[in-house]
Parts: sequence; C-alpha cells; structure tokens
Amino acid sequence: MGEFSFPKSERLSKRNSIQELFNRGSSFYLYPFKVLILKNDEFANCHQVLFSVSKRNFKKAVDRNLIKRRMREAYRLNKVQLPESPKLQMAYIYTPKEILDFHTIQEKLKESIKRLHQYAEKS
RNA sequence: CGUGCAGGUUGUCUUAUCGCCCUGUUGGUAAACACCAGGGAGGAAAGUCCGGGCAACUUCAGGAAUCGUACCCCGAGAAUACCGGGGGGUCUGAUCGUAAUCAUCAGAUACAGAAAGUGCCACAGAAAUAAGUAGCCCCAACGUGUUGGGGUGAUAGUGAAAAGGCGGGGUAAGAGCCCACCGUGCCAGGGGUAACCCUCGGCAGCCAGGCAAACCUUACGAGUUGAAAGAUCAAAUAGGUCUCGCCCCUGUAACAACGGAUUACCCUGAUAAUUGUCGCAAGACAGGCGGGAUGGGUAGAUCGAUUGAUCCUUGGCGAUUAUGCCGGGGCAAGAUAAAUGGUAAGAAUCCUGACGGUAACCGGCAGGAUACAGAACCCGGCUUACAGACCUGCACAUUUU
Repeated sequence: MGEFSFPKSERLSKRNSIQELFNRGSSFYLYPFKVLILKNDEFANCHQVLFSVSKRNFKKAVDRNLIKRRMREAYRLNKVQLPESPKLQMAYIYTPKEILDFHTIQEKLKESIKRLHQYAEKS
C-alpha cells in the first residue's frame, strides 16, 4: 500500500465513534478549521479522520463537495507527518464562509498537524 | 452585417502525477491485501409542484364531508395526470375591402353551469335588478299657470351597463301593442366521430349586464404514510414465556360461609380457629432443581438497489401529422458520515488592451473568462438556473442595389 493512499478504514464512519468523539473529544481552533481529537482504542492500527462542512455556510452541494475534497486531499498528502502513536480519531470542521484554494488549506493543515504532535506528547 | 428579444440543439479537450468507488481474472485456506483489465454524474442530477411503480398499515359495502379536475377527436401512455397533432367556440391584432359584417393570416384562451338558488358590483344617477328626475300626454279644480290625480321607458341627462335594434303602422302621448327585416331562445330538419355549425323551416314578443380564480350546482376522480418504507441475519449471557421430569424438605393460596375479639354502629383492616369446593389416597396451586423449545430491542451487516411500465443505439417499412410496426446490436454510476477527485502544465473558444501591416481584415504579445450545477429507490411530466458556440423566428439600425 502506498504511503499516500486513503482507504475506507482510515475514515471515521461508525455512528457510535463519531458520537463519542463529539461528546468527549478535546478540541482546538486553528483558522480555517475547528479540530476535534480523541485517542483511538488500543486495538486500532491507524488514525481515523472525518471532514465536515456546514450546510449553513454553503447551501450548494457542489461547494461542500469541493471543500471536502480539497481537505481530504491535503490530509492524504500530509498524513505521513502525523505522530506514530497513539492512534487518533480526528474531525476537521471547516468554519469560514468562503471557499479557500487548495494551497492555503494544505498549509493550514500542516500547522494543525504540529498541534496534534503537542497533543500526542502530552498524553 | 450589427444589436436586442424569444425558442431549439449543444454543454470544452489533452498530458503528467498522486488518490477514491464498483465489477472481473489471478495469487492467498479465507479475510485483509497485492497485480492486471474494464466502468464511474446531469440537461437540468436542482426545486419537490403533479402522476405512477414498489412497500407497510388499514381494508364488508354505501353515504356525507374535504380536496382535486373541467371544449371535442386522435396519437402516445398504466393513467380522466402530463405531453404532442388536428379541430370547434370566444377574444385580440393585421390585411383586402366595406355602411357594417363576412373572408384570409397571426396570436391568446383556467373554455362545464349566471334561464336552480344566495351574494357582491366603486363613482355618477330619480332609479342598478329596480324605476317617473326633467320632459311629453290626458283628466279635474280654480286664482289661466299653478295644484292634484293618472298615463308614458319614445326624448333628455348619468353610467361599463337603463327593458333587443332599426323602419313602418298605431296612439291623447307612447309602448313587440301590431307588422317586415335583423338579433336572441326553444323546437324541427340537415352536416359532422364529436365539440359544434348551417337553414328564405316552425314557435316564442324577448325571458333584461358582469363576477363561479365568491358561495354554490353538475359530472368525474381521490384510503393513509414514504426507501429514514420494508425484509433478513450466527453464537452466547441475563431475564421472560411455553413445555417435560424430579423433589415433597417448605407453605396452603384464592373464593364462599359461619363464629369470636375490638368498636355506639357501618365500612375497612388485622389476628386466631373451623368447615366446604372430590374426598381414603392421589391429584390441584405456589416454591425449588434439571432438560428442551421459543426468543424482543440497540448497534452493525446483507437485501431492497440499479435490465427499463421498450433503456440506449442502428437498419427497413408505413401515416397529412403527432407517431407506429418489424428486425440487428448493446448493458453503460451504484456511493451510504456518502466514491466519480486534487494538483501542475498545455490546447481550444470568447472578451479586453496596446502594437505591426492594412481596403475588408490578419498576425503575434499581455491580461482575464469558460456557466448553472453533484446521482441518494426507480420511472413519466412540470417549474426554475445556465458562460460560450450553432440554428430558427421577430424587432430596430446602417450600408449597397
């Protein structure tokens, strides 16, 4: 498996784990994202992530899809820099009301990964 | 040739690189995974405004209420929806021409009933669903131009609308009061599949505007919900239910009756004892132990779910047209916290700018733009959004003939 791949197992899709992440996860805000984090359970062998764009800010499905695709692509290309352990569950929530281009999204996501390192060291 | 409006068709392409979803082959016990091959958004996928399929619930039939639909024929269709073709009525405009219709062409049409009933209709006007304001005419009285009574819808005035129009007869003046013509309604005859149309046919003296997208009447139709529908899924544990066996070590419940105690009495409750429900026992009920069967919900997964109410493509034959019939080939997204993409470079088309040559125009350069919009069970229709290109029609302007 290539290091840039992004199979379904690395995505957060279980209803219960999403609920748990939103209820118990710690969070920080780094423009343009709000990030929720929670340690994955011990048996997990990879990080899991989900991306969210509010329907309130973007009424058209085309725009929401575009932003989610750019975020997913930026995560896919930079997830190598994530800490090895512990495995995390993350939610990236896109907050601004305008559509940002891919390169700014990528730079900001790299910054957020540094914050994730701090979180991993503390715990 | 330019600009604008309306309708229709179309809905940019290539390469590199890193990825995603589905299907298939191979490897792998199998899963995970790996390699290879193939496929992967729209004309509106949108709005969810109609109509279905499908599913669950309900379900004997009828009525009422509520909601919806409303000229005719044909085609298509599952359909009384919707769409298309043709036709009829009504209205509007243009053309020829006229006293005026008619005729031809174009456009619009939510086009059942206003003669079943109720209601509403500004302003003006005496009066608006019903009439005497002015005027005209007749009679009576006297003060001889006034008053009173009566007739009159022909004249004037008002209005969108004032008792069908016009001419003649008639009359005190008038009036379909009578007559001819025209109009209207009904009947008859004829034409047309029908809506409807025609008649130098008969009858009626005319029943009095508009609004039904006001109530209403007539005819026809409609159960409710919505794929978050709905169906299925192994093993184990606890508990429940059913059933079989054992234990009698434990208790006699429940119901009814009677007696006693307490209390002034009743109701109610408590305690103790006795008898009965079959009676000799067993059985019955409760409890305990063991075996068997059944087994709800949540989460998750699978199906529903992608081959259709002939969908796509292609050939032939038919119909004035809408479109039909026969044959060949094909299967072409199937996600589910939701794939179908991100990035970079280039091409194409269009716009803007200055520059070079120039009769129109051409050439390279720089910058910008490439819309609306993302399947969510499926299908038919409607509505709305839309850069640029192409086609058709209309309007305006310029040039040439």
